[in-house]
Amino acid sequence: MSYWLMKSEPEVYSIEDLKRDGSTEWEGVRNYQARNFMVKDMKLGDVVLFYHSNANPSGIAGLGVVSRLAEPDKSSWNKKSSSYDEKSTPQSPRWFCVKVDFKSQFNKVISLDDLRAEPKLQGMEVLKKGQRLSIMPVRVDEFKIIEKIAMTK
DNA sequence: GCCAACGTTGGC
DNA sequence: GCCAACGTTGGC
Repeated sequence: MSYWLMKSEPEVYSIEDLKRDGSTEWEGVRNYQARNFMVKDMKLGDVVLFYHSNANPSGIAGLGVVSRLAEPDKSSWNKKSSSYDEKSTPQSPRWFCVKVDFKSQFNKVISLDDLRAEPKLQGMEVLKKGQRLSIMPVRVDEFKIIEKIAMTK
C-alpha cells in the first residue's frame, strides 16, 4: 500500500466537502506527472493525505482512501468546466482521475509550519521550495509521523 | 496582490 | 532541439 499527498484548494473542494459527499472523483488534474501517479501507481486502498492549498493555514486536513482506479476525467471534455481541454475527448482521453473516499478529518489542520517543525519530515516533497505538483508520494515513515501528530493535535 | 518557481507553447 | 515568452501554482 502506498501513501499520497493530494492538494485541493478548500475554496474549491475541502475536506469538509469530502466528508459531506463521502467520496469524490479527483477531477481537474492537468499535469502529466501528477496524472501518471494516478494512472500508473495508485492502487485501491492507498491512503491519501488531503492537503489544503492556498488556505489559512495551508496543510494536511485529513485522510482519504483510493476507492477506484484511474478512469478518464470527464471534466476534460466538458466545455463548461474550467478544466476543459480541447485535446481530450471521450474517444481519446488525455486526463484521468481516481476516486477518493473520505476517511477522516483531523481535529486541526497540520500546517506547513507544523510539518517543518518535525525534524523527521524535512525530506517531504511538499516542503521543498518551488514544489507545485498537486499529487505526490509520501513515504510510510513520513505518514506514521503525520498520523502521530494528528492524534496529539 | 506579489512574485519565485516551474511547466508548456511555439517560432526558429 | 533550443529557448524566450507566457501561464499557472501556491506560499506569503
